[in-house]
Amino acid sequence: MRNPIFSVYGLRNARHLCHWPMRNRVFNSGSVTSVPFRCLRPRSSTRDTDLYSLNKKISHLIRNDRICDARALFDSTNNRNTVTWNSMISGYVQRREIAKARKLFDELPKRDVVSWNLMISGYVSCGGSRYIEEARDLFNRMPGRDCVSWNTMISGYAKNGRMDEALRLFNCMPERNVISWNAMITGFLHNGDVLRAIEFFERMSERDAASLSALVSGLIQNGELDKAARVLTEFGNKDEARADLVHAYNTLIAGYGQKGRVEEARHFFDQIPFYLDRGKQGNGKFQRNVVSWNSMIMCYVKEGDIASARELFDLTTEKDTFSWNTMISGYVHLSNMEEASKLFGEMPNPDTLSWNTMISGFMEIGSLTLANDFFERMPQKNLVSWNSMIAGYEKNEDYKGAVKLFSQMLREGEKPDRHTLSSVLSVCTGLVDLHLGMQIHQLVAKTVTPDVPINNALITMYSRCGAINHARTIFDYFKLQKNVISWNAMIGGYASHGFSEEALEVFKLMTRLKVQPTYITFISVLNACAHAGLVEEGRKQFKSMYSEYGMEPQVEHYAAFVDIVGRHGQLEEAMALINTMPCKPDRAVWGALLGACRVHYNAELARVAAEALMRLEPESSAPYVLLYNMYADVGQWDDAAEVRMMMEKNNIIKQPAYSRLDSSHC
DNA sequence: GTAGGGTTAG
Repeated sequence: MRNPIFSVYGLRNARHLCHWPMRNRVFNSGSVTSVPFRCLRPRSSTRDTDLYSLNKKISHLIRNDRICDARALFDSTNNRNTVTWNSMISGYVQRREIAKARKLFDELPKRDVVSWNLMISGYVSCGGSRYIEEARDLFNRMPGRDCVSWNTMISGYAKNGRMDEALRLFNCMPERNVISWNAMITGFLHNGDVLRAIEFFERMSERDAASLSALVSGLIQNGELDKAARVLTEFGNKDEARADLVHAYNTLIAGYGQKGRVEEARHFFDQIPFYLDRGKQGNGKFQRNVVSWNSMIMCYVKEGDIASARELFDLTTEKDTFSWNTMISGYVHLSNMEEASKLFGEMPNPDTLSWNTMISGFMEIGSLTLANDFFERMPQKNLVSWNSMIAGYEKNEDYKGAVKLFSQMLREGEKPDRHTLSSVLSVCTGLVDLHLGMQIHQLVAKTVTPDVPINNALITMYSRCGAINHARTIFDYFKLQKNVISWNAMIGGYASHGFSEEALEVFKLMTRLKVQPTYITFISVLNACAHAGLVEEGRKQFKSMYSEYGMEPQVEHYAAFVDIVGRHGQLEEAMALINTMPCKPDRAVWGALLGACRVHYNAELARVAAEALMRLEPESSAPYVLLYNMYADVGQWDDAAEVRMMMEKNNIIKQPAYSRLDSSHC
């Protein structure tokens, strides 16, 4: 079994086979009037042959995402049967165009059980309680229910967290099959009821590979890795679930991988027999497949253990596109673009994902040119390709390039999604372009339902562009869709625009609502205190960082605190703080002291601060200029002249527009 | 043409 596709098809075929006896049963009971099998095989009459090929064409078009063409074909003829209608309904259901599906269903002259089931599954897959009621309504009204109808309803209730209703249906359905049981197990696990899932699994008289797979993966989703491992070890050895057991193993390997428990993943990987005699009954499919290898390689890649990943990759003959992509992304995450490029070059058929991975890797190391080159050479771009490019330009601060790409994207008819839009909002923030930002906001409102990251990008954009009231409107509007970043953005926005009172007011609200602040919150809070000259408030907040939240103040907080006490004229205290702080003072710290010295005419400490700055940034003219002006202000012309001479001696050229040295970056 | 379970990027 070299190709994983085969195993998938094998499974699908097996499923279809399961339907035959079931369908026959329903059919024989006379509850269904149409003839569901009529078009499965061409008959002698041309009319039937035409119908058969029409239905085949329609489902082919739907499979290839060409629903409009399918509909045109559907509309072009009157020679349709129920299968034709059902295929069309199924196409709409798959694309979640439930209204269109329903319209066809209502117009359908002769509905069979599949038509009803399709509509029910359509409503179920839309999710939400409104749709589940609609599904239930159809279920109640339909003339003859089969096992599929019951199972669809059960899984619908399970997905919506209504296990009570699912259980009621399960208990009163006339005939249950293995899928009914599996749906219940999945449902319990989906709703965190591990015990009942296991109980149902144990009560089943007949289990298949999916039963065990569902239990194992559900347990893993509930964080019960070890229980999953035990279940697999215990039931995996029973014959009934022997075939395709490898799926459950693969799930477990991936589960351990996600938790960083690579050793255990490897343990189970090693337990899957490498090779088994295919002639032996029952064991034929129980061996590692390409997914097993890929899952294990993935574990190593996630851990950053690229050597072990590579070892397996080189060892296995079962490689597919997935394996190559996983290896490449491993190198990309370690910024080893040389090795990534080498593998990419050796890869037989790179797909869009491979190209995208390479692009994001080049972006990560700042190679805009190479990223661009790959982007232009790739045969098939998708939304992720565009998003990676735009996000890359934004992260590398080439905002103009990002905007150019974005408009090119729109011109080529690609529809932006939340990823695109939040990148572009960051671009607007970078450009401080309120006009563009508002246009993107319009687009956001039209195309996506707002979520936390999008709202945060909007708040940041508006506040950075000076429209702080817009930012506040959004902040207030989305009461529940907020996280600590939203709070930080709002507080920081106020603080950086000098609205200290508002910044502190929002901070107080935040603490009242028990939102845990981060160290970024305190940078803004302390800066707000500095701007407003609130010495005691600043002192209190600085102290509370450690005493109330257990946070060790970092260099940025010291800088802000030096600013606070320094502005107030307590220069000695500021100096003492610098001398005792646990981290190395940076330019912001010394800059705050120097600024304070200038305001309060303390030439002595100003010199200390300026010299420290000169050591930190030998090319910068700012400390020289500040010191010079300071000496000039107090009339120490000799010292001023000395500074000027030092500047000339050290080849310092005065740069214009270098006004601020404090730490108010938020 | 309909119901349940497995590994990848922005």
